[in-house]
Amino acid sequence: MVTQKDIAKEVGLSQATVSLVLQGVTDGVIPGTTIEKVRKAARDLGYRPNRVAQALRTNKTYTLACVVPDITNPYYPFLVRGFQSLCDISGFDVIVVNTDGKREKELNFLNLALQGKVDAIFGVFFNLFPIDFEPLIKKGIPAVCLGPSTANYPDGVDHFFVDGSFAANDITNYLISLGHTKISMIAGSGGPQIERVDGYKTAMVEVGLTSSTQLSEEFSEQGGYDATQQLFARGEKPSAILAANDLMAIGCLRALKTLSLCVPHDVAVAGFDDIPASELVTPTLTTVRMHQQNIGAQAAKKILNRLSGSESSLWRTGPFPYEIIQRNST
Amino acid sequence: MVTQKDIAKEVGLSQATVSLVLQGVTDGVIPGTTIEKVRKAARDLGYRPNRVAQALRTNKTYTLACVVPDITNPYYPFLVRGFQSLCDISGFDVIVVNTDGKREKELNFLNLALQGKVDAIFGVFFNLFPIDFEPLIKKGIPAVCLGPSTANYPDGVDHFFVDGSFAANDITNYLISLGHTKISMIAGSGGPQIERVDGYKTAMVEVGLTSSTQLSEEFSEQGGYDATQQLFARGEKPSAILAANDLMAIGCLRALKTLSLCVPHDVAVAGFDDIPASELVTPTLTTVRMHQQNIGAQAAKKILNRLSGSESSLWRTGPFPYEIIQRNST
DNA sequence: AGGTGTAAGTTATACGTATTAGTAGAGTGA
DNA sequence: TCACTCTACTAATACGTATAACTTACACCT
Repeated sequence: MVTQKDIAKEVGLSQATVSLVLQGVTDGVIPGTTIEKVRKAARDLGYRPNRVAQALRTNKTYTLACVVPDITNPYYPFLVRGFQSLCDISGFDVIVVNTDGKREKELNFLNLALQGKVDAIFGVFFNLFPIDFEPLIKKGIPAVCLGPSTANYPDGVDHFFVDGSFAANDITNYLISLGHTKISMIAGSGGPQIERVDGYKTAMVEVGLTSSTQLSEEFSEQGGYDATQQLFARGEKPSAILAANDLMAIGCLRALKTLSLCVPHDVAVAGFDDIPASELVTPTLTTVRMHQQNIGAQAAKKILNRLSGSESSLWRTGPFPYEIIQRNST
Repeated sequence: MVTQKDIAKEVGLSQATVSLVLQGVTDGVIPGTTIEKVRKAARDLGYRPNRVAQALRTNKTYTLACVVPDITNPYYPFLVRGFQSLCDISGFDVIVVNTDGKREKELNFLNLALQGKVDAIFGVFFNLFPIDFEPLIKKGIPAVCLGPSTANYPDGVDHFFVDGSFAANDITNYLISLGHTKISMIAGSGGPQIERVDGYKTAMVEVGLTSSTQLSEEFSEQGGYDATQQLFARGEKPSAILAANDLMAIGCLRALKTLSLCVPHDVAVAGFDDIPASELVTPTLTTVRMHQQNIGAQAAKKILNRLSGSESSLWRTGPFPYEIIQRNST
């Protein structure tokens, strides 16, 4: 490994001088000839700065953590990519980790920051309590959490939110405006879905309709399939089904096919997130677009600003905009 | 920040002793009472080892890089997750980066290892030459590259491959066995697709059929749509279309719909990769399953073995198995 | 008494860099 | 000639940890 010391020996200067030159801290104090000499030697010897040593010295790793439940869930790659896009530009690398929604893992990955492995954290957490963030806050480590608007994060961590309740309210009203009166909702348990269920329920109540919800273990395609089957097995005959996310909605479509029900003629279906697959299924899926990539980018921006000290505003950011995307399933 | 020095002061021992205790290097030399005293102090003070300092000292970062073209391409999340699954268990974190297939970025990310930021690299590279890996090899940094079987990686870097040529050959023969004689292929330019095109061509030649290929800029859904449109605009009337990957196949389905052609009745369609969406589109897509998650896991295993020195075998690993998944598009 | 052995540590150093404080020598002005 | 400034550096230290080499005090044996 070639170090600054090697360069120093090569050109007959001290390591300190080499360091100054390579950082460009030359303040007009170091003559051009010396600068060139050092740069040339660095190039010739194939010098690469040791990032770990730099990190130890400066206490900046130029690495961020991005914590998601599961990168194979199609919602998250876009969130991650959006986050990375700005990080890339600023020279930050991103450690991506999967929690599977497990509290134990979520806690574990907060440690990445506490152990100085990353400078800040962006994540989607399902099972953390405000107190879990105290060590981070005490050390002044920026953290941006994307979660339901009702989540209760302490001051000192940024809380990003989309108002899932409003969104659910809106899309329920949209279904109602299409003439549906028997609307059921299917959802997984836990996660950000609670808020969506709430929005659905209040929308129904507001217009005097009765709500009906079917929960399933997972918020996956299979979960959507199961919940739909259970719904009909229970004797419900909805004319519209609202799924807590697109994966579940797609599972719902599959279940309806096995039940010989035609979408949207017999039953209308709508979801949340606007994952790419929602445009590819038949019929194409009506859904709520959340602009994940944009949210990821905003999170990166917030973190980078906090790191550079140029951010001092409030700790809640949002609600982020959403749009109802009308397609053929309704 | 609480350091070993703080603990040492607290319990009246030297930093060295604290270090020994916390690592468990007690060799029966350090009495149980001391061990407990140190551990207790560490807990009480909220000590967290500084990973950066450890990394500098031991020259091990416990971080790996995973380099993919684009995490939002549905092929890659599974590869990444498979890779991470084993890394997690061994306590390695994974930096995920996107190259967009650009040589410049691919080179850039090799630097992560040269700068000591990661211990090893796993990646899919489109535009690197053997010589680009020389610095890595010289430093003895493990690298696993997933690429076409024809790629030419130097000894010293692991070359993982699926035989895309065989796979393309097989699925072409499958289409032929269904009675198709006019089979066209659509593909993006660059990347691992060349091999698939080759396999298709040789399969056609072997049975005396003429091949016809339509290239497009991107290997995306839009690329598949465009290529299909161009194919028909050119006057070709294939009875089957083989797409270089599932995204393109799905774009192809969309294009055929606008051309009022029915799949599989008028035109059969097949793809590669078995991304989740291929089971969700209508008709469901016949494709070649590549077991990305398994490949990712194998890559992690190889890297971890190389890092622990328990791997000395050959540098080529594969071909990995694939399967033709018959669905409704053929 | 002298030597050996062992328990329980400590001292010192290194990893590669950034940064502060300092210094030798040349030049300038009065 | 002396004080002063400026140029072009260098010396020293710190970041937090790991680890090889050393030390001390005591017990035991012959």
